Amino acid sequence: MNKSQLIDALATRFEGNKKAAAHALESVLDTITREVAKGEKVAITGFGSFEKRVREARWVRNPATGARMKSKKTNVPKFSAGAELKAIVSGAKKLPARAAARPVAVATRTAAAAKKTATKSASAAKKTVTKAAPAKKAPAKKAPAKKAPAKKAPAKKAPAKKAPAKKAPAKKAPAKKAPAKKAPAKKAPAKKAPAKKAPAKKAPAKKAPAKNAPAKKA
Amino acid sequence: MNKSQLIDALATRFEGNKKAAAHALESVLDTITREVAKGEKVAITGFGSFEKRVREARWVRNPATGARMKSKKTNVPKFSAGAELKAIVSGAKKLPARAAARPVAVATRTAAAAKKTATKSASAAKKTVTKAAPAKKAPAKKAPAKKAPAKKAPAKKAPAKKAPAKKAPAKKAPAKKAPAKKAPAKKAPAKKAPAKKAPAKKAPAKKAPAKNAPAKKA
DNA sequence: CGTCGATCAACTGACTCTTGTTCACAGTCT
DNA sequence: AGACTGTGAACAAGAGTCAGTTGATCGACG
Repeated sequence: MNKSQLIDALATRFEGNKKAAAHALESVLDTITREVAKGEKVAITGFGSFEKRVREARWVRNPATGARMKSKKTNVPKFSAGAELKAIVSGAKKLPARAAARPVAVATRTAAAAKKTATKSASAAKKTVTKAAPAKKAPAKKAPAKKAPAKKAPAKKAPAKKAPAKKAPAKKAPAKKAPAKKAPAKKAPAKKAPAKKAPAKKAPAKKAPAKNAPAKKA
Repeated sequence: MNKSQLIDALATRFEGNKKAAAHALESVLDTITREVAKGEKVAITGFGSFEKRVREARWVRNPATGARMKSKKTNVPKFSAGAELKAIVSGAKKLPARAAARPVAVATRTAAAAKKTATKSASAAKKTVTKAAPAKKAPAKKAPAKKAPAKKAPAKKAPAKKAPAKKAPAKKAPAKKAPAKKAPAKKAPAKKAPAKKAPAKKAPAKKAPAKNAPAKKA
């Protein structure tokens, strides 16, 4: 399915208006693109999250000649699917027939439509979201939501639980989002922060040697 | 950025109508989700493509206990970023100031909403406008400067002819259902052969314990 | 119709994937 | 608008999977 077909499919949710569908699609994509480009992770519950990932410089190989060359650090977009999307794609969960087919007030340009979608009309279709029965998802062993708080009491995992004082990545001061009430430094969007917790058993500085001399390990 | 914030950002493209923004977002995501769930690849030029990938059964390890267990075949969603998105995220390319500020026309339904919209849009516009850049980003073609990590192998260039170019694509028969309406037969975007390539050079013994015949069940 | 984006090849290293636990966020109710 | 509750998400760790890269070509997109 290419972009045109996607817009065509979307149009059914915009009263068949392809312009509105195209606009919606591009708005969403463009917004996500901009946010990701800014380095902001875009997390969409139930779908997944887009984020910018920093790829360190590394040695790559020209598949044609086999020559090794160093590619410098770059940023790449990364998408990780959310739990619900995975469940749906894997077939464990099914989507409702039509989540909210009726646009609330997205009447393209017809004032009449807006009039039609009076305040009360929304109450009908709007509320029903994916509140379906307790889907038994879990393709196999994956227990859905069994809390079972009782059993967790005795002897938890010995290893030191994650200390609240996380690593302090010197990345960048995360500019406060819209809601500034958040705790600072919580984010730490960096990938594997260096130094971590310094496990005594092994200290594989995996990042360090990677960039240096993959050709000659010794 | 969470979903709410994304909707808020989107609202600026829908005249501040958050409902319309939410609807647009959910429509797009839901449509993509459904298409992917059906197994149809959703390719959006310039952004990326979503597709369902079949993951073969394999032996996995429980990180806590270390026990080996067999995970059965499953489908997972996969997203691959497009060229433009990569370029933007990497900083090689800049987005135009505002793609299309004016939506087709989303009918706001009440004056109250309009008033709110106005207020919000003012603040929003303030920050967005500041980003106004000359844009006009000349199509830097496909080589936006950064793509030159190495200067063409000073002396490495292989002899007369490089690799033996293309070989006959003697892959497997395209036993694919190809639900696409207009999917060209030639394409045959079938996945990698499950059995992988079994070149004689590789010792079969090495592969044996790998995944297909993982020794014995614990 | 013109231009550009996506695909494919082989090899390798970076990254994903598993279960279980905890936390904070998201969604919904009041 | 505020608060509660459900739950998505991150972490751990080892092993295996797969994505990345250059260049040419086909087909998509405008």
